[in-house]
Amino acid sequence: MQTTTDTMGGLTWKRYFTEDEADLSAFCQWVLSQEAAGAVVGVDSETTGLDTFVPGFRLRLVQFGNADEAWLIPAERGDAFQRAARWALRRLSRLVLQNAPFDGLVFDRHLGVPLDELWPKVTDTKILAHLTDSRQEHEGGVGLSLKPLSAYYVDPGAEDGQRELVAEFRAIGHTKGTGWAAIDLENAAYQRYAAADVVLVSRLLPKLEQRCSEMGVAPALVAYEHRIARIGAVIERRGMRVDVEYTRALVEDLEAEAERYATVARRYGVESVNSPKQVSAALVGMGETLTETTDTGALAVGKEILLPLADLDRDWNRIGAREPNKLADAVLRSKRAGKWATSYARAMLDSLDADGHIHPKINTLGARTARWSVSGPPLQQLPSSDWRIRRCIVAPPAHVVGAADFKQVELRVLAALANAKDIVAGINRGEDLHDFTTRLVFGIPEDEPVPPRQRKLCKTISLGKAYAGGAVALSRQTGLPLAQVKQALAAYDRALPAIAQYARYLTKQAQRHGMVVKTPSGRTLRLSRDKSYTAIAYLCQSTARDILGQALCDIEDAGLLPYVMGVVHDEILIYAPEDEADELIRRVGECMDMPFFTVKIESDPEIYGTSWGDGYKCPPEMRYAA
DNA sequence: CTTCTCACG
DNA sequence: ACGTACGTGAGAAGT
Repeated sequence: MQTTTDTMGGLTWKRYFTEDEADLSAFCQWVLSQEAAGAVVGVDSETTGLDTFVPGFRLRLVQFGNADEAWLIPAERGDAFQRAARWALRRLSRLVLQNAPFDGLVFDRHLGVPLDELWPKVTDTKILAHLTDSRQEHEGGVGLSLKPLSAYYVDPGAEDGQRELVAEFRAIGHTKGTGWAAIDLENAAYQRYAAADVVLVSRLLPKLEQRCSEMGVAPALVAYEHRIARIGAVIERRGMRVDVEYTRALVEDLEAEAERYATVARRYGVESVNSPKQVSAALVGMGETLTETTDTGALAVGKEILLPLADLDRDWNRIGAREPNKLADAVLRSKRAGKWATSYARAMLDSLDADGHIHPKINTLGARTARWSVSGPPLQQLPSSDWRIRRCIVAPPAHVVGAADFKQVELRVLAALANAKDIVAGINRGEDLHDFTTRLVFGIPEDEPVPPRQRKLCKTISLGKAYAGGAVALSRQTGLPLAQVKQALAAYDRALPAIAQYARYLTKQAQRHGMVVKTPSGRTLRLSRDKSYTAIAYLCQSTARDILGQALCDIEDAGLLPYVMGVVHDEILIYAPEDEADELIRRVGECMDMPFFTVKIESDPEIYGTSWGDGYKCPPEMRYAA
């Protein structure tokens, strides 16, 4: 046994690194003593990387500890060590982890401890931290990772041991990314870092629990968030099947397309289409006038600027208003194809597991509003205007992809919270929400059809209301003249005064209560300083997320969770056996249908086909009409 | 590491 | 007094 005393700031602890059977039996004795004392034991793991499902990934260390001690079990040194770690995880009845879904999936996949067995015993400090203050450090919050939380709640001297560790990685010729797999388990900085995490998480727990109780965070909300985290982990474990052959060909096509247009751009002196500096200089050199600037004063050359120069509208169709600028056109096309190839298609091939599945990382508290975020690859951001990227994701043999999405969930939430009786009544009668509001706003009689352009404008304004948008932003979004948008906004407020009234009320309440807004689920959301007007956006977004969470709980209770393969804010995706698909997606949709105060929340279930792309082969508005 | 751009709901 | 579009992840360039 290697026994060491570590210090960090004002903290001191004993570190035990087990080397043989005798050490492991000492460890087991320690586990039993903790269990007898009713202690909550801190748990963490060190691995070769973050790609839990990619071949080559290894579990290296499992750490257990409390406020003063840390035990390091080198799982990679063989079966005896793995058995001891597995036994401890099963034997202990109360565990605390920081970001438990990560370690939970590692233990599930690489140590033989099922997620469902571990979960009832787990408290995740990240969840508690999010419920007390969901802001990141750079947003003015305490932060949500272990080091800033420890520095704030435990000891200001709880420094980031990663700096020291990365220096060690460099010393052995590795980087921040590759060092985790290469570093010697005996390395003192590595062991100290590994030990610190379980000590810190153990010390953090009582502080966060106290903070939660001071703030009145309901235990039921804490339990609900832990359940959601487990559901997210189960979906992540299930993964999505990639059509590898198709995806490889798509990468090639997109890369060729990117290169073809990059060649065009080079003819105009732009060596790199991704360089705004080069693009703006070349466009100015061609005689184009660029007026928009970025935050730092440089000339902006984003899509919004380039599309009109290329004589293209938002859907990339020719406008016919001018001679297209060939450079603007080439830059737009090269950048788009390049991004799709790299960030989406190639990213899928780079994160395949042994069975041809990807397992995008799900963070069930990704956003300040508690919305989920998904990364590696970013499955919530795949292009929706084109089916080719989503086509990479396919159903297993004899299965199909199905989806059920909420119908205008954020707007329904807003209507209910604002007590907009007209809208609520319209929704509950089963009328089309946007048709209904368009009639109200523009005074279109029942016996006349709703003009599509007015419907679109009204839809945009409704969403703008939920996001606390103004005339300028909406004008930019729709491309309509500012005056027309202003007029429509005024008409909307006249026809549906409850919405504007509620936004004003929320803003005032937020200011009165120290820039916070409380959701119906009991979540306290802190707003950015000087942005009390965003209260409505936070409330709508966060409440819609909680409704999705409720639906997922109901889906699990109905035994349908094993079919769920993805979640995109307001839609739930499933893999279903062909012959049961209609029935299964209908049942998923039923779980999503629920009342929210006075308003009906409804879903739109459908079967796409053998690939996710099948749902995107004709434009969404065309499908809607069907 | 920051800035810019762009993909989604 | 007035008005403010919300929330993410990712890659490339530039410092």
